[in-house]
Amino acid sequence: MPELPEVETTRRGIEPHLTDRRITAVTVRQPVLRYPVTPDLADRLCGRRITAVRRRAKYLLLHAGSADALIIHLGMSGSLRLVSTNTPAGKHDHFDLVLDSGHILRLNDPRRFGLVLWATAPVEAHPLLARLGPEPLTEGFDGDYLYRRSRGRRGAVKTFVMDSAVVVGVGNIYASEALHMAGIHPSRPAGRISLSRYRRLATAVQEILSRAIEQGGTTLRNFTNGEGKPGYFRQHLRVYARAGEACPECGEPVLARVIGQRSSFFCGRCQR
DNA sequence: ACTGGATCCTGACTGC
DNA sequence: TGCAGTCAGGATCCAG
Repeated sequence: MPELPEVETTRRGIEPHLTDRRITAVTVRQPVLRYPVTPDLADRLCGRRITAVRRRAKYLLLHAGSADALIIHLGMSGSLRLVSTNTPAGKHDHFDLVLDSGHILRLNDPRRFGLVLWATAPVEAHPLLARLGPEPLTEGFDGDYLYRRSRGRRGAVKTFVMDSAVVVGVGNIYASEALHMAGIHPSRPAGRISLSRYRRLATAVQEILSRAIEQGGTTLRNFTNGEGKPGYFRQHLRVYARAGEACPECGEPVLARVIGQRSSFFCGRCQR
């Protein structure tokens, strides 16, 4: 479900409801997620106030008065919602953070590819975070960087930009969209693309992600922003999930093809 | 160091 | 209606 815009949308949605609130209880209904939920979370969190809600890549980081953090990842199907304390838990509601405001931060994740883990400071050194590439919307990410990192790589450029060791947050939807905007064929070997084209790609990635965040993310099935509202970027998708429809640039039918085990959408005429 | 493939899990949808 | 098969917004691990 969530790529960077959806996770950032979630972060923005929940942050004002969490900051300065005291945690009164922690409920784990299903400890078997991608990794086992850290035991004893209640001991670490109860009675403490939430001081920051950060994001790194697609990971949400909740701080409660220290540099240690609770890491939450939504996987493919996860979502976080704020509900009132008396809301009964439904199917796949695996984790609750009960607040003194009368609200609960509730994690729902049907496929259970998400995770809830405690990370001691420095959080950046946690194994899940240590090897991540730069954030696409901050300094350190540009076409020169992509060009440098791509030399010698023979795999498809789409797989390359989705590699979180290269740049974080670019998932299957926005990879297709950014490559279309940049006019680059998704199957082209990453190491055989010029610097000027990587500059276009870097700009495209940033534009697509920024616009998607402005629209509250993309809702394909059931993504919501923490207050139960969907994202509105779906209508702006130009090629993703539009196989057979006319390319908005040239009118040729959009093609679908599996690249790196992921479905990919592109225009065979605009993208070379 | 890079690459392709298998893998975790449930639900929605398609075609018979 | 039922059932089997396919696919899904992620990311790690493994063998080669």
